[in-house]
Amino acid sequence: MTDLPYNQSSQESIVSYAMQLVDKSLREVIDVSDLDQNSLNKGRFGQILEEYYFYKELDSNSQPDFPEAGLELKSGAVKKLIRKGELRAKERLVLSIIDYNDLVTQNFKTGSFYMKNAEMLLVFHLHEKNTNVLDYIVKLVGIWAFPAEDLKVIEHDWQLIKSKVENGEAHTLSEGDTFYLGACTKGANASSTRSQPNSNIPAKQRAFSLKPGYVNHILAKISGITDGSFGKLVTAPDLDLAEYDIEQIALDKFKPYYGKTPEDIAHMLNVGYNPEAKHRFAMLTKEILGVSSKQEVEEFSKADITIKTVRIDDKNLPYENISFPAFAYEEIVKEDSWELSEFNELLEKRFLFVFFKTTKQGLLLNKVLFWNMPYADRQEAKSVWLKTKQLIIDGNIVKKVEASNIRRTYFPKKSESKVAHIRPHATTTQDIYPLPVPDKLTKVTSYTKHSFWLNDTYIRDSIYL
DNA sequence: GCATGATCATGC
DNA sequence: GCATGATCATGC
Repeated sequence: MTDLPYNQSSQESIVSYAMQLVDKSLREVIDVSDLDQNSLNKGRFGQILEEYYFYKELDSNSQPDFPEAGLELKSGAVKKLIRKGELRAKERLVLSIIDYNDLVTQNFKTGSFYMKNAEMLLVFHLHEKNTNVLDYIVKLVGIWAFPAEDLKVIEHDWQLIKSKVENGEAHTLSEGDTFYLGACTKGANASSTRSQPNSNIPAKQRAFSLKPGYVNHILAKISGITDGSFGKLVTAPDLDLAEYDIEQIALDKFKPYYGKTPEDIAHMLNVGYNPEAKHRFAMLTKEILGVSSKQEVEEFSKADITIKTVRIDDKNLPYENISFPAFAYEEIVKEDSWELSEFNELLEKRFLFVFFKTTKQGLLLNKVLFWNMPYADRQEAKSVWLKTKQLIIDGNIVKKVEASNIRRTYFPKKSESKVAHIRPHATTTQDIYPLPVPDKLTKVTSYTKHSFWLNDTYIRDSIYL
C-alpha cells in the first residue's frame, strides 16, 4: 500500500484528498466499470467512497477507518431548503452498530463507540430523488471532533443507553430517550434483531446515531458559519456537574419563577417586558433559560427540542391553538412518505412546554414539562397531513367565497381530528405561496399561506394534564 | 361561545 | 421582507 493518493497517517493529507470530492460525483472521480450496477442502493454511497476512492477494504472492526490518523470516515446526506436555500441534514447520521453484549462491559472513554468515532472525516452529498448514487454531488467535506461540552451530553446519553441494556431493556430503547446521541433502529426490517444481556427478549438491531439537529450544527461549523443566533443553556459553573442532564438543568432554571407573573419574572431577570409584543412569553422563556430573547438555545437546537409557551385559562384550555411554520404547497405535494414529511419531523421532536395559567392572582408561571407526541397521535396527525396533501394535489381548496370575501376552504378542520387542523398563517390574504395545481373554484394559482396547528383541546387533554 | 378565517407586533 | 409567535374578527 505504498501508492495510495494520500498519506494515511496524516489527517491533513486525508482531508485535502477528500476535499477534491467537493462539487463532484463518485462517477467523476472513480473507475465505476467493475461495479455491479444492480447493487447501487443509496446505502452504498459510503461503501463505494471507502473502497473505490480511498482504496480501503470494508471491515467492521472497532478501529477507525484510518487508524494511524485516528479518523473514521462517515458519509451523510444533506437537502437544500427551498424556502431559504440553506443546507440541512436530510436525516440522522448513523454511526456504529450497538453490540448490546459488548456495550455493558465497556466504559465510555475506552469503549468502542468513542474509540471509533472520536474524530470523523465527514463527506456530505446532496440528496436527489431517483438519482443513481454514483451521481450524487458532494457538497461538504470536513473533520469533526466533539467539543468538550458536547461530549458531556453524549457521554450522558451513552450511559443512559448502556444502563437500559444492563437492565435487560434493550428492546425498549428509543431515540427519544437521549439528546445528541441516539440509538436508532438499523436493519432491513422490524425482524432485524439481536440478543441482549439480562433478558431473553430479542431487541431490535440499533446503531448509535447523531440527531438531525446535531448534524445541522456540524454542517454549520464545517461550512465556517458561526453566527450569534445561539446562546448556551449550560454555562461554566454547570460544566462540572456530575449528572449532566440538560433536561434537568433546564427544569431547574424555572424553579425561582413558579407562581410569578410575567412582569415579576422580567423584573427578577432584569430584562425588559413589552406587553405589546406578541411573542413576549416566548422571549421571557428564553431569558429564564439563560439565553438572550433574540437567541435560540444551542443545546435544544442540537437535541431537536422545540420550546412552546402556552397561556391557559382557569379551566386549563389554551387561549390559542399552537401554530407551526407555514408550509409551501409545492413542497408538501412532493413529500412521498409521512415519515420524511416536514410535519412529522416537527412532531417527532421533543417539546418543552411552558404553561402560564390564569388564576385569581393573575397570569402565573404554572407548569413546565418535556413531552413527546405518542405514536398513535402522530398517526392521527398523519391523516390530517394526507388529506391536506390530497386537496392541494387535486386543486380542491376553496369551497365558497362569502359576501364578506371570507373564503371557506376544504382543509381539515379542528372537528375532524383530536390532534391537529389547518388554518391560515399569513400576514394578510395577499401573503401567499404558489399552488402546484390551480384552485378549481377560483382558478387562482397561489393561495394565502397556511400551516398545521395543534388543537387547543389536545393541549389541554393530552399535554397539560 | 366556538370554529374558522384574517391579521398583527416584533426582530432580524 | 419575512418568519415566528400570537391575537383578533366574523358568522353560525
